[in-house]
Amino acid sequence: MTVRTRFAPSPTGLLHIGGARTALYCWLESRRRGGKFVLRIEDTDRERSTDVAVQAILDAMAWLGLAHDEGPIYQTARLGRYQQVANELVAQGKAYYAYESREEIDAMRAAAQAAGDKPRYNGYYRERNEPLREDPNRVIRFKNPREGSVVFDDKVKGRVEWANAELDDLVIFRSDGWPTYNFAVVVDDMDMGITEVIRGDDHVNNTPRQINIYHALGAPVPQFAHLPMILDKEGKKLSKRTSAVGVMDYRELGFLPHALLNYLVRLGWSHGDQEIFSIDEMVALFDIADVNKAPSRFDMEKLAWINQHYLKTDDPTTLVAEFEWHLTRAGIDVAHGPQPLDVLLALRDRVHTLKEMAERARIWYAPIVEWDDKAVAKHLRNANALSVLQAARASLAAAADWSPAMVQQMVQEIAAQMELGLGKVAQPLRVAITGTQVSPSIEDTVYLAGRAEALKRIDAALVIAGQ
RNA sequence: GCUCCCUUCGUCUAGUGGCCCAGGACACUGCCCUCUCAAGGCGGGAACACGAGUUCGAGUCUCGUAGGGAGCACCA
Repeated sequence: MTVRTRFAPSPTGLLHIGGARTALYCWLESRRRGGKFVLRIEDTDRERSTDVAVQAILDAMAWLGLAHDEGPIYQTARLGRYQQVANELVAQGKAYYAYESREEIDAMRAAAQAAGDKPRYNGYYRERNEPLREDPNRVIRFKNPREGSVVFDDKVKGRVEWANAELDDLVIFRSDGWPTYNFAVVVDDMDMGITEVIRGDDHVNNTPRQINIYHALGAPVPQFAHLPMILDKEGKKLSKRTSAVGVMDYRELGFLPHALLNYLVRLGWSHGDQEIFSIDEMVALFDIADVNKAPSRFDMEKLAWINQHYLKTDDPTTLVAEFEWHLTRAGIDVAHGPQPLDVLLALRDRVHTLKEMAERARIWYAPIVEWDDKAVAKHLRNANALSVLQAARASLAAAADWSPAMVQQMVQEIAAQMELGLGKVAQPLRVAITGTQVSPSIEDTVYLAGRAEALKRIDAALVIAGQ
């Protein structure tokens, strides 16, 4: 039997980090085992589902590179099928109509809780066999077994056992004519031949009742794997209030999709001491059965480290497009200034994100807006600065070519001629070009400015140094 | 309240009864390198929640305690 996994988000918001990891694991598991990955949109909640959210999820999946083999399949397109299956269940006496109002059910739950039990339905209509009638409160409830227990071997949680006495007769069809989640997933997973259900562990408690529905339908029960939650830095539930939660927020923050994927695959899973995984390695090595049971915290600093790793080791030409996206976003006009590829090369092991890289690139695309006082005081207004800058200006103006190597050689020559350390030459030049005392190597810093702009800035610095 | 689940350095984790007075990574930190900042190299501090038990021997097995989480919807 071929392995089939599915990712089934409900389009009520962004694709968040937890969902992205679930999708990754589903994708990885299907890839490694030569199976299929199905994308299903669970949009039966007509109140909260939106087309915008559907598109946001699709965009995020595409950015991450998690391509589905089938779908997207929309649950709203399958209403007839759910009705058909529910009717069969009723006809077979495995489900029944119930007519309680919300108030009556609330009272029922309150009574159960007062008796020290968990709030649940008391099964009033279970054996009444009342004739079908029109009623605004009419729902269909599943006849859950009352005896025995449900046992399943979860691939990450291990063996889970649940007494049927703990379960009540859940609603499978609402009074508004739409199926409920617990019913629709089972029908879908059955129809789509899903063999591995990988999802968040907030669903563990739903699994026993879903298994009972599989049994009632005479369908094979898939394997389950329930993933622990991803918490924020404080160990609390991830929320917009405290952290970036949407996958696309991470794009804006300057992270690479591969870095996010690599971080996510290591969150709750490992392969010995290995930290860095190419996509192919993930596919070859990942096994859902090796995922940890405990929840883990999201650590932005480790993500940043991984991101920098890819920034400095990936083929730079594959990174340029994403870098230009960030430059544009930072309001930088790439048409006037150095090649983005050269800038990327100069900055890639000095920053953790592309966003930071774009911000630091500004110095070569736009004029100096503000001189750093300390930098000026320390490196421009000292005994040697004036003569160093004059020598550099003359040399740069006369240079036969314009390259980092030329700048490098010039700096060394001036240092030798004036009997100064390299720092005494490079720092005044750096401040002249950037207005600050921090930038990439002096040869890159000057080279990237371009000859005309470099001379212009040195002239301006000469004025300041002479004051 | 009830049911289920979880617990190794600050964080992510290795560890499937002796190889562990617990290994790696991020973060922190010392030194080296050095034109600044990084990157890189070499070091350092830092954890088996607690208590019983099983065993010659327990981070690893059992039970309990404490702490944390999830679910108990006509939401997914």
